[in-house]
Amino acid sequence: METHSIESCAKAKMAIRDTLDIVGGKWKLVLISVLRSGKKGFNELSREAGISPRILSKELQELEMNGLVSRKVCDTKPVTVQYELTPYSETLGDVLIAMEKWGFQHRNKIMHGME
Amino acid sequence: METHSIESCAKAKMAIRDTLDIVGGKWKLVLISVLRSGKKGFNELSREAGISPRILSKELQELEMNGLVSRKVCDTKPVTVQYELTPYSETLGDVLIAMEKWGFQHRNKIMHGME
DNA sequence: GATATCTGTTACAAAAAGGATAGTACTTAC
DNA sequence: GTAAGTACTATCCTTTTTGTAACAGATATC
Repeated sequence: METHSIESCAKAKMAIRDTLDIVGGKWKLVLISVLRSGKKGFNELSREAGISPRILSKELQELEMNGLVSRKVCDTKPVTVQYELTPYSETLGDVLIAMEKWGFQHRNKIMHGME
Repeated sequence: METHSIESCAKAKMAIRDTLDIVGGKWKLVLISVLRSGKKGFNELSREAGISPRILSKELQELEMNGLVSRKVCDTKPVTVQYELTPYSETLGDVLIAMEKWGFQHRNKIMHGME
Protein backbone atom coordinates (compact mmCIF):
# COMPACT_ATOMS: atom_id res chain seq x y z
CA MET A 1 0.00 0.00 0.00
CA GLU A 2 2.51 2.55 1.14
CA THR A 3 5.19 3.85 -1.14
CA HIS A 4 7.72 2.10 1.01
CA SER A 5 6.50 -1.42 0.36
CA ILE A 6 6.16 -0.71 -3.33
CA GLU A 7 9.73 0.42 -3.46
CA SER A 8 11.11 -2.44 -1.47
CA CYS A 9 9.05 -4.83 -3.55
CA ALA A 10 10.52 -3.38 -6.72
CA LYS A 11 13.99 -3.76 -5.28
CA ALA A 12 13.39 -7.38 -4.38
CA LYS A 13 11.99 -8.02 -7.83
CA MET A 14 15.02 -6.51 -9.50
CA ALA A 15 17.40 -8.47 -7.30
CA ILE A 16 15.67 -11.72 -8.12
CA ARG A 17 15.86 -10.93 -11.78
CA ASP A 18 19.51 -10.01 -11.56
CA THR A 19 20.24 -13.32 -9.93
CA LEU A 20 18.25 -15.22 -12.51
CA ASP A 21 20.11 -13.43 -15.28
CA ILE A 22 23.35 -14.89 -13.97
CA VAL A 23 22.45 -18.30 -12.65
CA GLY A 24 19.00 -18.90 -14.12
CA GLY A 25 18.31 -21.59 -16.65
CA LYS A 26 18.55 -25.31 -16.55
CA TRP A 27 22.24 -25.86 -15.99
CA LYS A 28 24.13 -23.07 -14.26
CA LEU A 29 23.30 -23.97 -10.69
CA VAL A 30 23.66 -27.66 -11.40
CA LEU A 31 27.14 -27.09 -12.79
CA ILE A 32 28.13 -24.96 -9.83
CA SER A 33 26.76 -27.59 -7.52
CA VAL A 34 28.79 -30.30 -9.24
CA LEU A 35 31.94 -28.18 -9.21
CA ARG A 36 31.60 -27.70 -5.49
CA SER A 37 33.12 -31.14 -5.04
CA GLY A 38 36.30 -29.99 -6.77
CA LYS A 39 37.80 -29.00 -10.10
CA LYS A 40 36.79 -31.06 -13.10
CA GLY A 41 37.77 -31.59 -16.73
CA PHE A 42 35.45 -30.94 -19.63
CA ASN A 43 34.38 -34.50 -20.34
CA GLU A 44 34.23 -35.27 -16.69
CA LEU A 45 31.80 -32.40 -16.18
CA SER A 46 29.84 -33.45 -19.21
CA ARG A 47 29.39 -36.94 -17.82
CA GLU A 48 28.70 -35.99 -14.23
CA ALA A 49 26.20 -33.29 -15.05
CA GLY A 50 24.68 -35.21 -17.95
CA ILE A 51 25.04 -32.32 -20.32
CA SER A 52 26.04 -32.34 -23.97
CA PRO A 53 29.34 -30.75 -24.99
CA ARG A 54 27.69 -27.98 -26.94
CA ILE A 55 25.60 -26.73 -24.04
CA LEU A 56 28.35 -27.35 -21.55
CA SER A 57 30.75 -25.21 -23.53
CA LYS A 58 28.27 -22.36 -23.69
CA GLU A 59 27.32 -22.52 -20.03
CA LEU A 60 30.94 -22.63 -18.92
CA GLN A 61 31.77 -19.60 -21.00
CA GLU A 62 28.93 -17.66 -19.45
CA LEU A 63 29.89 -18.73 -15.95
CA GLU A 64 33.47 -17.74 -16.66
CA MET A 65 32.40 -14.35 -18.03
CA ASN A 66 30.53 -13.69 -14.83
CA GLY A 67 33.52 -14.60 -12.72
CA LEU A 68 32.01 -17.70 -11.18
CA VAL A 69 34.21 -20.33 -12.80
CA SER A 70 37.84 -20.28 -13.84
CA ARG A 71 39.34 -22.20 -16.74
CA LYS A 72 42.89 -23.48 -16.63
CA VAL A 73 44.60 -25.25 -19.51
CA CYS A 74 47.11 -27.88 -18.41
CA ASP A 75 49.71 -29.02 -20.91
CA THR A 76 49.30 -32.70 -20.33
CA LYS A 77 49.67 -35.44 -22.96
CA PRO A 78 46.33 -34.69 -24.57
CA VAL A 79 45.69 -31.12 -23.48
CA THR A 80 43.29 -31.07 -20.58
CA VAL A 81 41.36 -28.22 -19.09
CA GLN A 82 40.39 -27.80 -15.49
CA TYR A 83 37.26 -25.94 -14.54
CA GLU A 84 37.07 -24.70 -11.02
CA LEU A 85 34.85 -22.47 -8.92
CA THR A 86 36.24 -19.02 -8.18
CA PRO A 87 36.30 -17.53 -4.68
CA TYR A 88 33.54 -15.18 -5.80
CA SER A 89 31.29 -18.14 -6.54
CA GLU A 90 31.29 -18.85 -2.83
CA THR A 91 29.00 -15.87 -2.39
CA LEU A 92 26.38 -18.08 -4.00
CA GLY A 93 26.73 -20.57 -1.18
CA ASP A 94 23.55 -19.50 0.58
CA VAL A 95 21.56 -19.72 -2.62
CA LEU A 96 22.88 -23.17 -3.41
CA ILE A 97 22.36 -24.49 0.08
CA ALA A 98 18.85 -23.06 0.33
CA MET A 99 17.87 -24.61 -2.97
CA GLU A 100 19.42 -27.97 -2.19
CA LYS A 101 17.68 -28.04 1.13
CA TRP A 102 14.32 -27.04 -0.31
CA GLY A 103 14.53 -29.53 -3.17
CA PHE A 104 15.34 -32.28 -0.74
CA GLN A 105 12.52 -31.40 1.64
CA HIS A 106 10.04 -30.94 -1.14
CA ARG A 107 10.85 -34.33 -2.62
CA ASN A 108 10.27 -35.94 0.76
CA LYS A 109 7.00 -34.10 1.14
CA ILE A 110 5.84 -35.34 -2.25
CA MET A 111 6.94 -38.91 -1.75
CA HIS A 112 5.74 -39.50 1.78
CA GLY A 113 2.23 -38.59 2.76
CA MET A 114 1.33 -34.96 2.70
CA GLU A 115 -1.76 -32.95 1.84
CA MET B 1 36.89 -39.27 -5.50
CA GLU B 2 35.30 -41.44 -2.84
CA THR B 3 31.92 -42.99 -3.35
CA HIS B 4 30.60 -40.78 -0.64
CA SER B 5 31.21 -37.50 -2.40
CA ILE B 6 29.84 -38.89 -5.64
CA GLU B 7 26.65 -39.87 -3.88
CA SER B 8 26.24 -36.62 -2.04
CA CYS B 9 26.98 -34.76 -5.24
CA ALA B 10 24.26 -36.69 -7.03
CA LYS B 11 21.86 -35.91 -4.23
CA ALA B 12 22.65 -32.22 -4.37
CA LYS B 13 22.25 -32.25 -8.14
CA MET B 14 18.86 -33.89 -7.90
CA ALA B 15 17.70 -31.47 -5.21
CA ILE B 16 18.72 -28.49 -7.30
CA ARG B 17 16.85 -29.89 -10.26
CA ASP B 18 13.77 -30.61 -8.20
CA THR B 19 13.75 -27.04 -7.03
CA LEU B 20 14.22 -25.70 -10.53
CA ASP B 21 11.36 -27.88 -11.75
CA ILE B 22 9.04 -26.08 -9.35
CA VAL B 23 10.30 -22.52 -9.24
CA GLY B 24 12.61 -22.34 -12.25
CA GLY B 25 11.92 -20.15 -15.25
CA LYS B 26 11.62 -16.46 -15.66
CA TRP B 27 8.60 -15.68 -13.52
CA LYS B 28 7.86 -18.06 -10.66
CA LEU B 29 10.23 -16.57 -8.12
CA VAL B 30 9.42 -13.05 -9.21
CA LEU B 31 5.73 -13.71 -8.68
CA ILE B 32 6.32 -15.24 -5.28
CA SER B 33 8.50 -12.30 -4.39
CA VAL B 34 5.77 -9.88 -5.41
CA LEU B 35 3.12 -11.81 -3.53
CA ARG B 36 5.16 -11.63 -0.37
CA SER B 37 3.86 -8.12 0.11
CA GLY B 38 0.31 -9.43 0.30
CA LYS B 39 -2.53 -10.92 -1.69
CA LYS B 40 -3.15 -9.49 -5.12
CA GLY B 41 -5.74 -9.59 -7.89
CA PHE B 42 -5.01 -10.85 -11.37
CA ASN B 43 -4.61 -7.54 -13.14
CA GLU B 44 -2.79 -6.12 -10.20
CA LEU B 45 -0.25 -8.92 -10.38
CA SER B 46 0.01 -8.52 -14.11
CA ARG B 47 0.87 -4.86 -13.73
CA GLU B 48 3.21 -5.18 -10.79
CA ALA B 49 5.17 -8.06 -12.20
CA GLY B 50 5.07 -6.74 -15.76
CA ILE B 51 3.79 -10.02 -17.15
CA SER B 52 1.21 -10.61 -19.84
CA PRO B 53 -2.10 -12.23 -18.89
CA ARG B 54 -1.44 -15.39 -20.83
CA ILE B 55 1.81 -16.17 -19.11
CA LEU B 56 0.55 -15.00 -15.75
CA SER B 57 -2.40 -17.33 -15.95
CA LYS B 58 -0.17 -20.27 -16.77
CA GLU B 59 2.37 -19.49 -14.06
CA LEU B 60 -0.31 -19.04 -11.40
CA GLN B 61 -1.88 -22.34 -12.30
CA GLU B 62 1.44 -24.11 -11.94
CA LEU B 63 2.18 -22.39 -8.65
CA GLU B 64 -1.26 -23.34 -7.41
CA MET B 65 -0.80 -26.95 -8.50
CA ASN B 66 2.38 -27.12 -6.48
CA GLY B 67 0.70 -25.71 -3.43
CA LEU B 68 2.61 -22.45 -3.34
CA VAL B 69 -0.21 -20.08 -4.18
CA SER B 70 -3.91 -20.16 -3.38
CA ARG B 71 -6.68 -18.74 -5.51
CA LYS B 72 -9.81 -17.35 -3.95
CA VAL B 73 -12.80 -16.05 -5.88
CA CYS B 74 -14.59 -13.21 -4.16
CA ASP B 75 -18.14 -12.40 -5.23
CA THR B 76 -17.72 -8.69 -5.51
CA LYS B 77 -19.45 -6.46 -8.04
CA PRO B 78 -17.23 -7.54 -10.90
CA VAL B 79 -15.99 -10.91 -9.70
CA THR B 80 -12.48 -10.56 -8.38
CA VAL B 81 -9.90 -13.17 -7.61
CA GLN B 82 -7.31 -12.99 -4.88
CA TYR B 83 -4.00 -14.75 -5.25
CA GLU B 84 -2.11 -15.35 -2.07
CA LEU B 85 0.93 -17.26 -0.90
CA THR B 86 0.21 -20.44 1.01
CA PRO B 87 1.85 -21.27 4.33
CA TYR B 88 3.89 -23.91 2.49
CA SER B 89 5.39 -21.24 0.26
CA GLU B 90 7.11 -19.88 3.34
CA THR B 91 9.46 -22.82 3.17
CA LEU B 92 10.92 -21.04 0.15
CA GLY B 93 11.81 -18.08 2.33
CA ASP B 94 15.49 -18.96 2.55
CA VAL B 95 15.75 -19.39 -1.20
CA LEU B 96 14.06 -16.07 -1.86
CA ILE B 97 16.10 -14.20 0.69
CA ALA B 98 19.37 -15.69 -0.48
CA MET B 99 18.61 -14.80 -4.08
CA GLU B 100 17.47 -11.29 -3.26
CA LYS B 101 20.56 -10.71 -1.22
CA TRP B 102 22.90 -12.10 -3.87
CA GLY B 103 21.27 -10.16 -6.67
CA PHE B 104 21.57 -6.97 -4.69
CA GLN B 105 25.20 -7.54 -3.79
CA HIS B 106 26.10 -8.60 -7.29
CA ARG B 107 24.55 -5.50 -8.78
CA ASN B 108 26.57 -3.35 -6.43
CA LYS B 109 29.71 -5.23 -7.32
CA ILE B 110 29.09 -4.68 -11.02
CA MET B 111 28.20 -1.01 -10.71
CA HIS B 112 30.94 0.13 -8.37
CA GLY B 113 34.53 -0.71 -9.17
CA MET B 114 35.55 -4.30 -9.21
CA GLU B 115 37.44 -6.50 -11.70
C1' DG C 1 48.56 -44.81 -41.41
C1' DA C 2 44.42 -46.12 -38.42
C1' DT C 3 42.67 -45.33 -33.94
C1' DA C 4 41.86 -43.25 -29.57
C1' DT C 5 41.54 -39.35 -26.14
C1' DC C 6 40.51 -34.71 -24.86
C1' DT C 7 38.46 -30.29 -25.87
C1' DG C 8 35.78 -28.13 -28.05
C1' DT C 9 32.94 -26.19 -32.46
C1' DT C 10 29.59 -26.28 -36.38
C1' DA C 11 25.40 -27.25 -38.61
C1' DC C 12 20.92 -28.57 -38.25
C1' DA C 13 16.64 -29.67 -35.91
C1' DA C 14 13.35 -29.79 -32.23
C1' DA C 15 11.21 -28.17 -28.29
C1' DA C 16 10.16 -25.05 -24.75
C1' DA C 17 9.36 -20.55 -23.27
C1' DG C 18 7.74 -16.12 -23.85
C1' DG C 19 5.17 -12.23 -26.00
C1' DA C 20 1.46 -9.51 -28.70
C1' DT C 21 -3.06 -8.93 -29.72
C1' DA C 22 -7.85 -10.04 -29.55
C1' DG C 23 -11.62 -11.80 -27.86
C1' DT C 24 -14.96 -14.09 -24.30
C1' DA C 25 -17.96 -13.85 -20.19
C1' DC C 26 -20.07 -11.35 -16.58
C1' DT C 27 -21.52 -7.12 -14.22
C1' DT C 28 -22.15 -2.42 -13.15
C1' DA C 29 -22.55 2.45 -14.72
C1' DC C 30 -24.17 5.81 -17.92
C1' DG D 1 -26.80 -0.33 -25.77
C1' DT D 2 -22.37 1.42 -25.09
C1' DA D 3 -18.51 1.69 -22.25
C1' DA D 4 -15.61 0.08 -18.62
C1' DG D 5 -13.68 -3.14 -15.23
C1' DT D 6 -12.36 -7.91 -13.76
C1' DA D 7 -10.41 -12.37 -15.11
C1' DC D 8 -9.06 -14.89 -18.02
C1' DT D 9 -8.51 -17.79 -22.91
C1' DA D 10 -7.32 -18.33 -27.84
C1' DT D 11 -4.42 -17.64 -31.63
C1' DC D 12 -0.46 -16.73 -33.68
C1' DC D 13 4.29 -15.81 -33.84
C1' DT D 14 9.16 -14.97 -32.29
C1' DT D 15 12.85 -15.95 -29.41
C1' DT D 16 15.41 -18.79 -26.55
C1' DT D 17 16.93 -23.02 -25.15
C1' DT D 18 18.22 -27.66 -25.70
C1' DG D 19 19.57 -31.62 -28.14
C1' DT D 20 22.00 -34.66 -31.84
C1' DA D 21 25.47 -35.75 -34.80
C1' DA D 22 29.40 -34.93 -36.99
C1' DC D 23 33.66 -32.90 -37.30
C1' DA D 24 38.37 -30.60 -36.24
C1' DG D 25 43.00 -29.84 -33.98
C1' DA D 26 46.44 -31.83 -31.18
C1' DT D 27 48.90 -35.72 -29.32
C1' DA D 28 49.81 -40.44 -28.38
C1' DT D 29 49.40 -45.26 -29.18
C1' DC D 30 49.00 -49.51 -32.03
